[in-house]
Amino acid sequence: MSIAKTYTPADVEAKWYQRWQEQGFFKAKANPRKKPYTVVIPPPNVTGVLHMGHMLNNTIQDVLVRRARMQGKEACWVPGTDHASIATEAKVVALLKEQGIEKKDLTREQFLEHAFAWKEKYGGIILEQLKQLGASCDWDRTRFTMEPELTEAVLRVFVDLHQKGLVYRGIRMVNWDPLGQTALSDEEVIPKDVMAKMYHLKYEVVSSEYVDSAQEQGEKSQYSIPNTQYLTVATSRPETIMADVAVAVNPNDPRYTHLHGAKVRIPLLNREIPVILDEYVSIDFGTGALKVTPAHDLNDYELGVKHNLPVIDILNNDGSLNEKAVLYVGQDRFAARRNIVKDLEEAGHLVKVEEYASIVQTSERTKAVIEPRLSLQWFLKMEHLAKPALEVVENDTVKLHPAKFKNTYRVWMENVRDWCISRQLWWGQQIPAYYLPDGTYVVALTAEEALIQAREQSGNADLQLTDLRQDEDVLDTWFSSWLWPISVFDGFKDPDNADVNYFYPTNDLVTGPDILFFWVARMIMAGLEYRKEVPFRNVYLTGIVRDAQGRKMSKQLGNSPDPLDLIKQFGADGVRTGMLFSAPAGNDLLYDEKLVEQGRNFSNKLWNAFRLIKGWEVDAALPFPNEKAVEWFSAKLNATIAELDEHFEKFRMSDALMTVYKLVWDDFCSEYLEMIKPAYQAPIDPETLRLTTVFLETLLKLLHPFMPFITEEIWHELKERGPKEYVCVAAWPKVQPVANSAEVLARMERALGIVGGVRTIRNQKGLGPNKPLTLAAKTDDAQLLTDYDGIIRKLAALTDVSVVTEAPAASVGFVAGSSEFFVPLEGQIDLGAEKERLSKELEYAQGFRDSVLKKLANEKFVANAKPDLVERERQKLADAEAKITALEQSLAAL
RNA sequence: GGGAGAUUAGCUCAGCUGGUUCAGAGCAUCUGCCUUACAAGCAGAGGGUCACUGGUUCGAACCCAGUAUCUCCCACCA
Repeated sequence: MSIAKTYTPADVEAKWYQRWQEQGFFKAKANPRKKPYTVVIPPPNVTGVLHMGHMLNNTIQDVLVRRARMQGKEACWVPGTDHASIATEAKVVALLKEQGIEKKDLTREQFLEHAFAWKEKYGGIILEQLKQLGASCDWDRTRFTMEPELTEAVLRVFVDLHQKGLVYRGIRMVNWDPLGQTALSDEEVIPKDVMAKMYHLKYEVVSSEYVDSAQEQGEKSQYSIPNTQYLTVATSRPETIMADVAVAVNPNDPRYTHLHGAKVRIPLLNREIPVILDEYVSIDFGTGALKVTPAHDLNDYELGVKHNLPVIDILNNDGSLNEKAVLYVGQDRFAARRNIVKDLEEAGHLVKVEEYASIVQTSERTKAVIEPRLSLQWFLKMEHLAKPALEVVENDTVKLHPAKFKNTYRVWMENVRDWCISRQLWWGQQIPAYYLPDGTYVVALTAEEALIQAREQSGNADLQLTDLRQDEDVLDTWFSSWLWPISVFDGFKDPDNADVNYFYPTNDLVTGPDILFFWVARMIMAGLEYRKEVPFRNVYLTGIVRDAQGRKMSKQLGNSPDPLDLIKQFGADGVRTGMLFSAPAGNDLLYDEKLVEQGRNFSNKLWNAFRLIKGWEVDAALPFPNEKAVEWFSAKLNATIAELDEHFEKFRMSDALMTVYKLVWDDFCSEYLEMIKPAYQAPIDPETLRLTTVFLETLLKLLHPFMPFITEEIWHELKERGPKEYVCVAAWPKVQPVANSAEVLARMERALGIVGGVRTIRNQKGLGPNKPLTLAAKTDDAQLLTDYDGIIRKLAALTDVSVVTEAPAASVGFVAGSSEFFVPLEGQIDLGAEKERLSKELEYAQGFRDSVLKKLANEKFVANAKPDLVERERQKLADAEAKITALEQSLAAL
């Protein structure tokens, strides 16, 4: 038979994925005899494509799910997509524009038709891509946040929250995205550091009550005496002066006491506005005078309310100036700014321009600069929902991994503000509020129900459906995704159905910290509000995938590899393990192709271990010579399984992978297989083959969650399997205690230490790996040499191992444990070098002994330290002294 | 401006309640090897004042205080 020397993933991956699906391994059904294990996918944007972040995130989920499945749980991973209202609508608008169609020329229905067509065409590509990664989702459960059932869930919740008095409508200063032309929630706004310009503008003072009080106290003032004819204000937004309704100064500012009660004239416009006094104004920032523009700044709005000022809104939805501005009407805000600066300068109103570091708020989705804007929006009160949601994280009912995110979570929850849930878009769930002709409104699940309510509310029994007008706005996307863990099991339509009762609460959620508030926190709120139970127990927060230089991956930089290309090149298993090698929870992953290369190499290593075993011929007559090797590997394997389980419990995925990686590569391949490997083309005894096959099968099981494809391939190539016998559903190995495990491991470690010593000498002396050598040991543990004789001779390529009392002449030595070993080497001995080596060794041992002595001589140590610790120190001292004696003798013998 | 976390080998990170294994792992580097499972490999080696300064303790990478640097989160100074 011949097996390919290198593993070629492309040949087998699609095959196994299909088989698993045919077998229905990924399907989950409520099964009272099994424990449920549930994960809901963070639904990717329906029109999105797979990027590296998805790869990391979904690999982690798949590892968790596959392991749970093998542990005999009813593993249920629910896939699906998100309608992503702003992002998708923006994409559709852009696409239509390319076709020469403007959104404003379409009706809502026509637009939605286009949007759904787009969704049908491109939607769900990402889910197909996930299959190539090996994601073991229950595809029959695939959901979409805007499908009819989930939309109904959203509407039900809206109606319910409205009935509870938690949803309200109000005029508030909201974050307006002039590009998306919609309001955004506070969480969708990203502050960006910029260098901005501060314009100092002169406003002419026009007051009859002018009193020059500043002049009198001028000498005492730390501030320069202002121009009495003008008041200078500092602003970063000169184009909004047309919306000014006042100029505010601090009442305690001595520079401006003469202006108390005065009026000033807006430049260019010449409209008069009052000077108001408010301690909100900082004396030492800017000029100490603040222009008040209630329509376009939150603080100004609050000042306006406090001082009873009018509101002048000079902006259109798209960020251009409207006729209320009088000047620059129709120009975009930034164009208007450029123009007005020029005009102000010409008119002599521009005193100076300063550069200063500032922050602009931008839209997370469209990147547009946010315009604070007063508008009528729907809000959800958060206080009632946030309180219990904070509590369950504080008391670890929901555990965040890593736990440091608890702090972030707490701060946000304690300061949470009401959630603006309306969006001025079409792609999404239209708000089920219906306006009556009299301007009042009702909220109901359907138009028909709304009509009944409306008739009652208005006392007008003749109202018709056509008299009602439904709110134009849709709900924030997150208003559907916060219900996801419940809605995917139809928990709103049918709150007592078998699925939701069985699979909810889910177990683990894997997502990025960037949506901790958007999504995670709100799911916890919804879960507690609607099921009285948290939606999940553990939240694993991944990092961001960056490039090797730590930059975020982006299309512009071109530093983001195509995940599907990577899978083609390195295999899904290689990519999965590559991503996981260096991805502790919460840490950013610096992606480097070397990582997936390492993953690919690991696949190949495993493949070749299989090739070796598969290639052996059996001779039934041979005795079993590998008791020590088998005993040791059993112990090692079981110790490692325990370690692995612990890593999983703590969600240390990288550590878990590294643990199996080393078990396979170092312990199994480098040590165990080398110990039992028959000579070239020699047959193997049946018992060793049987046991080794079992070992390999166990390793395949441990590896399967990480590397599903290659493990399944080898599983089936290794021997004939029953029709349902897949590693995918094999039982996860349990720790089986091995007698004297610690001692077995320790003794083999010492034996391997001897092997290492001989190999080091081979390397140092340039002897090559196979030159026959002998070994002489000065040791008080001759039994070790007897027990491990075969292993030591084989791995170190020795023809003979003997016990001696004196160092043989002309030999090179090394120390392992407290014993000394010698390799006789005719004519290759450098006496000087040997002396130097021994002296160094001796010096180190003496230093070590002295430090232990010092410790033991310290009365306080002996008195305060734990007794067994002191005992150990005494043992260390004895060992060190024995070693020193041996070294001194050897040195004297030279 | 407020808060949280971090700083350990060239890189990415472990290091649990201070005390065997306390200075580790993987990758990278260097030196030998095409030794018939694997050169996508084998064998071996060299890398660190545990950010800095003090303190507590018999004993500190670990506890405390301060300093520096970095990251993240929150925040309305025009």
